[in-house]
Amino acid sequence: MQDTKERIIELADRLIKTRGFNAFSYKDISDPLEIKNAAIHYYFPSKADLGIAVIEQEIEKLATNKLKWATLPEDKQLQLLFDTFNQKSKQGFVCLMGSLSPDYETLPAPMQEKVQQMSENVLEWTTLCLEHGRNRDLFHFDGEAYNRALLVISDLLASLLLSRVMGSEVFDKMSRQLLNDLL
Amino acid sequence: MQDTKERIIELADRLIKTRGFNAFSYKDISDPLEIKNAAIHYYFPSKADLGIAVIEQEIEKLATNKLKWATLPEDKQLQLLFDTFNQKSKQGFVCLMGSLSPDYETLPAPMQEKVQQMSENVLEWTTLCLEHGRNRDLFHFDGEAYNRALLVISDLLASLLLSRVMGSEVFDKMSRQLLNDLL
DNA sequence: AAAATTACTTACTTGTAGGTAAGTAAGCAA
DNA sequence: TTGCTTACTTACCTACAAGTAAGTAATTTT
Repeated sequence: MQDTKERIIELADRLIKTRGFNAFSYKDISDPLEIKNAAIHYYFPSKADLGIAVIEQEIEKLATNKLKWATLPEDKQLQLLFDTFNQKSKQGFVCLMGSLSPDYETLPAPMQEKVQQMSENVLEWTTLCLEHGRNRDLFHFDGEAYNRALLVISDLLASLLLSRVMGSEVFDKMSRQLLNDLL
Repeated sequence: MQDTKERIIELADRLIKTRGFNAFSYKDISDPLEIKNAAIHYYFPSKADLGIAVIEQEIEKLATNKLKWATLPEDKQLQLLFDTFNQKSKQGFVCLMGSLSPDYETLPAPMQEKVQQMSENVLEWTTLCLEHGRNRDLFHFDGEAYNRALLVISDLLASLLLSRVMGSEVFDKMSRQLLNDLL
């Protein structure tokens, strides 16, 4: 029956990525799962606790992929990162950073820390991927790998935001151009 | 006394750019302006009406800049666009698109339309600027100007989001690298 | 068999959100 | 000077948000 807890996190994750942290309520979770709102408070005393659980899950997924992809050539690794964003795009989701960073000032401090941690992890991974890939001549770009990582992650994040507003073809155009630039 | 209306729009604009549309309330406006919440409803019957007024103001500012900058060389124009984002960065604001697009699904339909209109305007302007600038050999990039515009606007938008979370040096690093790539 | 723990529900509370109906003081218009 | 408009305020309402205290049925531990 630990199942309920995971379902709550999973739904909260979707709600954050579709509607935003401040725009969903416990009712949006308790109704579809056919539980009472107090059941959510049983597992997550405050909404911040639920938010933190969602971010931690994302950080874990990232760590898992990092390990799973570690032996692949860097261009393949980057392609797999793009694939995860493509999936989000098709589901109409934005990424967690894209959803939580605009609301950053309204988030409780412990959530802010987790968001920071998440952003550092993503940036670190992407920087190393680009740097090693360039060393092996798989990527071609000017400037420091960290700065390039900032731009790449920004483009991926914003492609999901713009796709929402301007249509899904935006994601395809952007990711194609981005890969063209790097390869 | 039409002053009050403009002050309401101005404050709403700030609140959207610092806390997000769903995270501010009429009290956040009525308290500092020392008016009652009903005074806001007098000018803007619903919160959506206020949101629309804010977006329309932004669209007008864009049109004004477009005219004001029309005679300058395209690299100067782009630099001025970057400057407006730099100002936002220093004030701790994100741009309107960066704030409203994550909440897009939760916005009332008339606001969604205005957000679309705004995004189209920005993209059109940036596309033409890049295209003409490349024709005059002021910019150097591969691919269609529209696709490049998507990437540039994405980077600017996301630079403000990431700066919030990771610190203001992120904006400088990104904008410097971005300009380096184009010039 | 008794005691404790788990996984919830029932039934609230408090706060605040957006929104409205009715009133009013000041200015302008006929 | 009477009436209309403007720019609000007063005083509400309803809905719903997050959160909590107390209870309970089922399982697990001792």
